[in-house]
Amino acid sequence: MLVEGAAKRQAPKSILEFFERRAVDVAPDLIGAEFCFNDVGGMIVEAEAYEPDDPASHSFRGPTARNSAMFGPPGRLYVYRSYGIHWCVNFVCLPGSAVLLRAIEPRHGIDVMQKRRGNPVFRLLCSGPGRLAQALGIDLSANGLNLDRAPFSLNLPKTKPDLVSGRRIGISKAVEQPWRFGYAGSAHLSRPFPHAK
DNA sequence: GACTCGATTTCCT
DNA sequence: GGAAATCGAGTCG
Repeated sequence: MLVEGAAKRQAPKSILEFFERRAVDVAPDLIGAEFCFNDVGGMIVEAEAYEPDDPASHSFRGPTARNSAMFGPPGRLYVYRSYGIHWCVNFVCLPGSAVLLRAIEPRHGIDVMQKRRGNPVFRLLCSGPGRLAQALGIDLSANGLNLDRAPFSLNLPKTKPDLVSGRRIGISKAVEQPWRFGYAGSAHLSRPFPHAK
């Protein structure tokens, strides 16, 4: 499904203000943003929203040791291990809601990413939540950190790009929610958006 | 493209 | 105790 781009938006005064909203509102606004961790990163091209009343969300059953960052202040990182192997990176929004970063177009520190990934294929460096976390060097030690300061940098796009949206990936509940957002036409999406033109 | 396997934590029963 | 998990790489075709 094609989503209208270039929506007018008040520029947020701060990172905190930007994230003090529902994840479904934050996620599309993150597409096209530049995100770096220790000067390694690029442009966010794919993200998914998870809400407190969302059966697919880790926060659905309330706070636990793992998901406590999701219930902390907005504008922080929520990192968890996926399938026992990968790390996944989320931005915390309103309590119990977060945006999962799924893909980035690499722009900074590409050599570092390639070294970390051990896979030189440029298109696959950050295409997928596990790959992205590995390329940027983010693991559980970054859980709960404030996105508003080093080693992070986050620059929102000046003009909003054309977006596509669709069903989220890898979930078994609330699959009908079109809460996956992507940069239309990007070569770095983790998977295509069905029906997107 | 379909399939399979890895490897760990969480939370449910 | 055990299924399920916001996945990725490799194999076989």
